[in-house]
Amino acid sequence: MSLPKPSIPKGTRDFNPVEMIRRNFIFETIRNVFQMFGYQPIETPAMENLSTLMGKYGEEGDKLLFKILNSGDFMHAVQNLNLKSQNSELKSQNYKDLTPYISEKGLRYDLTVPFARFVVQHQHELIFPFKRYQIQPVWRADRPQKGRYREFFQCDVDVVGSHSLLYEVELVQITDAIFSALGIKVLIRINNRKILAGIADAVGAADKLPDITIAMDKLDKIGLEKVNEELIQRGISREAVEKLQPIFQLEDMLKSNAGILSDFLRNSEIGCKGLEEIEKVNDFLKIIDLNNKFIFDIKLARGLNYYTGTIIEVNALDVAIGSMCGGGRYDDLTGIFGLPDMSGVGISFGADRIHDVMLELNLFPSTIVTSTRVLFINFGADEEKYCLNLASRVRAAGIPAEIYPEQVKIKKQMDYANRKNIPYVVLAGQDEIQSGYIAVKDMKSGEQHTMVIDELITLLQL
RNA sequence: GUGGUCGUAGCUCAGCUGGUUAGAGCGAUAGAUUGUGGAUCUAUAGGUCGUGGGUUCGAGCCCCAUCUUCCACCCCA
Repeated sequence: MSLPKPSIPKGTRDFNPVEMIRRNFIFETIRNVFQMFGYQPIETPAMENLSTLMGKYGEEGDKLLFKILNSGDFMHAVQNLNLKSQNSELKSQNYKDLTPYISEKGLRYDLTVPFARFVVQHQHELIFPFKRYQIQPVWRADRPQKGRYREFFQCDVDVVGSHSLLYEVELVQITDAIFSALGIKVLIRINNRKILAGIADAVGAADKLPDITIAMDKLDKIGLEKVNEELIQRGISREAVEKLQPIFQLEDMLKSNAGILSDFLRNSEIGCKGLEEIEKVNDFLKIIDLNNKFIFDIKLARGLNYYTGTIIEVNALDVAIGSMCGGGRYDDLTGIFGLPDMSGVGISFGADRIHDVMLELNLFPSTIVTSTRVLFINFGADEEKYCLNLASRVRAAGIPAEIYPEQVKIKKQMDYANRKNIPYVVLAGQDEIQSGYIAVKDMKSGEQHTMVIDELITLLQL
């Protein structure tokens, strides 16, 4: 009779101590930068009312939401529904129709929508422009792949209550600062939804904007010909596709052949507005020094449909993994919760992908793995008591220390110190208790010195 | 959600066209060394071969289902 092996749901992970130390290093780096720009932390619940989440991420997003089954007799509602619908033809067992009756809560899909809900709910307590950051897990019922998990951590910074393009620039600065601090080389891509709308406008396919952007986004991936095929398949006319060709050729829309774009958008009001915005952002960016490359990339689309202005995405230069970071401006996200005219802009860092990239490129500093600095060897009952006191004094000086819990062979205790990467071991037996000195062994060099406890503390405080 | 792929000891893997009691390296534990670690040597433990069915005299190997992994699509951090 063997129990089934314990396991965790698909796409989720346990984090062991080493991984946690690395992840915390990432979180702390990100948090420090956020705070440097004046953002303040908030948290929201893991679960939201399903009505808060549904319809915010497009049809695809609704499918990827984890829905929580109502507690108690959820079938009751279904039975009532069946009774009522017996005469009507709502006999369909369609799960989509059933969902609202059996599930009223869902796990959050991102941090932006719950934040919008938060802003509306707490609008009278907040100081605007409200700058907040939020580091929490999100859940998506996606099919897992490399760098794609069903539970993953996002680190969001957003500011709501201002249309200022200074914030767009601030987000680029934050992004640059974070990836510089972590040592990851990235390409920051910037575009503007209004320009994309203007392009669709200019080729007479304003209603096909989502189709055009989705296809354009794939230019780097599948190439020009396939994109053109897909456009036609998505119902864009041949003339329109023909007109789009010069746009597809643009490397950086604000460099060399920038005239192409402004000509193209001349008759589109929204397009001109977008170009104006992005030029202004560019003017700001010229003033500050960035470590990483950035490009005004017309091909950048981004799927979330609440973006209305600037959009940003960041990719690692040295690892093939999805984007590590993405965001943009949304003019009316709080509108759906009853607070109109509250423009926001924000960006989200994917902690798990950043972790995977850093691991692959060996970017974690070796210094972050140490925890305990001194191990007191256990020689027996009297010595234990003696060490208990010494260890307390070491800790009081801010140095992490531990005492081996059993009197076992020194070899075994030393081995424990080695495996936990503890740099110093203290040997205090009867002789040492008598003399008041302790033997301190440097586990790296193997050297051993006799000293008093205060000398050890001084040594470790260096 | 669609199509494909992987799964053998704690880890990395071997295992012939189905044929006795399924192997290696590393790791673990114990000892050589009862106050001195990393090396070496010796010994020991550890697997219902992801799970459940089926075919067969016989299945780690073949078939079906299911879970998991990774990949492509979709979409995205």
